Amino acid sequence: MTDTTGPRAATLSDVAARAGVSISTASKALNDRGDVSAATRAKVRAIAEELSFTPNAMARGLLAGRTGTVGLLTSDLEGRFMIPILMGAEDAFGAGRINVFLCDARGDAIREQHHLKELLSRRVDGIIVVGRQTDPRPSLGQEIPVPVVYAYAPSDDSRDLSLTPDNYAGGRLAIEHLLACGRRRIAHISGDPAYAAAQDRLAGARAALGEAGLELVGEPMFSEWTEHWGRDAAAMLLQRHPDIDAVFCGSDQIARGVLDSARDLGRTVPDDLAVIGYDNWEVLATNARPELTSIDANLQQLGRQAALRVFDAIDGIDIGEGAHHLPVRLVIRGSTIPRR
Amino acid sequence: MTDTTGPRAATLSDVAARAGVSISTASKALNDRGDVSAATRAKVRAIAEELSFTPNAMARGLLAGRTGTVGLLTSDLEGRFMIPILMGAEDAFGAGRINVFLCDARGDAIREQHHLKELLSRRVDGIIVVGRQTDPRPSLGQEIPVPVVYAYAPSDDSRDLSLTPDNYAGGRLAIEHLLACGRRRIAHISGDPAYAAAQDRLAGARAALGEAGLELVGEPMFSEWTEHWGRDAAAMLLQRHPDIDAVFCGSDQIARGVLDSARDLGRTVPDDLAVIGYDNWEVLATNARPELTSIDANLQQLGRQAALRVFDAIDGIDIGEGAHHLPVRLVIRGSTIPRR
DNA sequence: GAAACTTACGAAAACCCTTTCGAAAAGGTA
DNA sequence: TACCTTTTCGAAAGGGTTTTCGTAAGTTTC
Repeated sequence: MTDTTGPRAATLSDVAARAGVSISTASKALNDRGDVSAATRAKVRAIAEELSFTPNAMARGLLAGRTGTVGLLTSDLEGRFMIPILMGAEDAFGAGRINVFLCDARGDAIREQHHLKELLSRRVDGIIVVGRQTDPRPSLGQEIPVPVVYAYAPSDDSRDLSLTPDNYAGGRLAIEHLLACGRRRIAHISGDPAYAAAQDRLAGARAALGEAGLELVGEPMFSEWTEHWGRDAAAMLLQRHPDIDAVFCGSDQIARGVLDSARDLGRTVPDDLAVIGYDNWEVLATNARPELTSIDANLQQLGRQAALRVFDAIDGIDIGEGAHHLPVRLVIRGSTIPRR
Repeated sequence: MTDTTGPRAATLSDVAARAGVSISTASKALNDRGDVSAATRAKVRAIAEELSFTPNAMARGLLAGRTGTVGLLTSDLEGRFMIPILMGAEDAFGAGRINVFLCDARGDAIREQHHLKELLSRRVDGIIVVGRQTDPRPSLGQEIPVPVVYAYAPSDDSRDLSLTPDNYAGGRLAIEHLLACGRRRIAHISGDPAYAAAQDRLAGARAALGEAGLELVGEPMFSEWTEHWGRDAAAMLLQRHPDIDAVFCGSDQIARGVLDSARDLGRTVPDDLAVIGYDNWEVLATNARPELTSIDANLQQLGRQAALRVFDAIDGIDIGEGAHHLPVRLVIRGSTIPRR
């Protein structure tokens, strides 16, 4: 590792002294500001380079009143949905020379409060709160002196701005695709019914079926978001309703289980039975046999959007309020349409 | 969202003025320092609370010479291995009131350099560099004015301190477990042979076999780290060497594919054929049929360790140098040992 | 040769907090 | 009353940068 006792980073006065000019002249030379002769400018630049001078962002921020930092307050890094959102946000910020403070509250309200306080003490210019489910979460309150945007999990206070994927539209989209594939006897296997995501997707699905004058075959089956449950549920379902021609699954994991059971029971996918998943978890979807059609929530895009809203808010632009449902996307693979 | 035009965060002078004392007295009252009467202290405290005053960490850092921040420079957030490391580090730092700057270089050297510069300009007290493979990566150099620790991907400069999982030991561990299970005819299916991880695991496996006077059955099979390849490779392998009694797989994805093919070809796992994976990717391992025995690299622990080293270095403790190989762990599930 | 500009640079304030040191006030003792 | 000690508080410096404004020198115009 690097020498800890090494010389501390060069400061502007170091550069100025070395160049034989005043601090203010050095500052102006480096920032293309004010009246500085070309010769002086070049000299200061050269010396700054030589000392590998980097302006102290803290000192700068102290003056400017903004720090060029944003807090990313996640409730749980483990979650699969965090990462794309985080990537999208980091990406959008990175382009604008803003740095991100990452805080993981681990689903604990106390820790969240503590992290919030730290972020405020660091004078972040804005905060993105990322939740792990699409169920509403407690608002951080209206008393926060910087703009806040909620991503994935919306705030329970309608005065906050929240961006969340449109699960209802996702449910519709899945069913409309199955209908377009000529399927009519469609069942639904999903995860934990306590999740808003499960209910919203189901509602969207029912709406689309209703418009076609159809209904789900059997009652929707709820339990866990796991492959195991997908297998068990599919086995039951295919025994109880052997005549179904499609299954809309609440997650890709469940869909993988369904594919497995279908195979075991001698059903051919997609000819005999179409299967559609949800989340478009690439590693699961593309490695399935056949590859899995799925609904993609565009999470990276969601992260980007959240970052852009914070940007705007920092610039004083009004970014509105309420929960915004962002569009989702159908990704078609072999589990609903036979390969040519 | 919150009112952007809202009052800016309260400053210490606001508190002092409101309490009718000088700035210095207010500071001392809030920090339990110097001589301040109990009454004054209480009053200042109350007003600070009322204005929800939070000291400006920048101003404080400017003075103290350290910022209480650490940079986490990842090469690729997408990677599955990043997240646990990141969690471990974030966790260790969070406990010590240090905040983390997250930077994703997206595998691009230019962007990495740019982020590095930003981190230095923010005067981070230390940096953790997280790579996406266990292959050595270019050092950031010795000229950096703060301590640097490399996690997962070691630096190619032995003067740097690197923490990386011990893939060699992992390979040994896997084989020793299979041998302990009474297996003797063991084959190996792995991913991209250009990865150091693939080679190290193989070397460890061969060493363990050699000590038992055995050899791998057939040549090790290399291609991709995917389920598809696992399926294809297993099909070939079982045709060519029907007498094998165990497969050591280079990843859990490959192992899932192997399980799939074994099932298709009528082999019973684990009685007829034992399968062991690598990475202990929970969602894959616990949803397999049967559940998958695997090697866990303790990545979260690795992240913690990296953070602790940076801590020590900040405190001026010498943290050494060179690449340290951290122990891995065997997680036994149903794919190598029949359920009771 | 003086007045009116232009150009190039430096001094100093401002940002917010912590810390040191000195001063004032209060209380006690001879 | 004079002197000393203890307690409580405030003034000021320092940290690194940007920005405003003033000043000195150099250049042009009548």
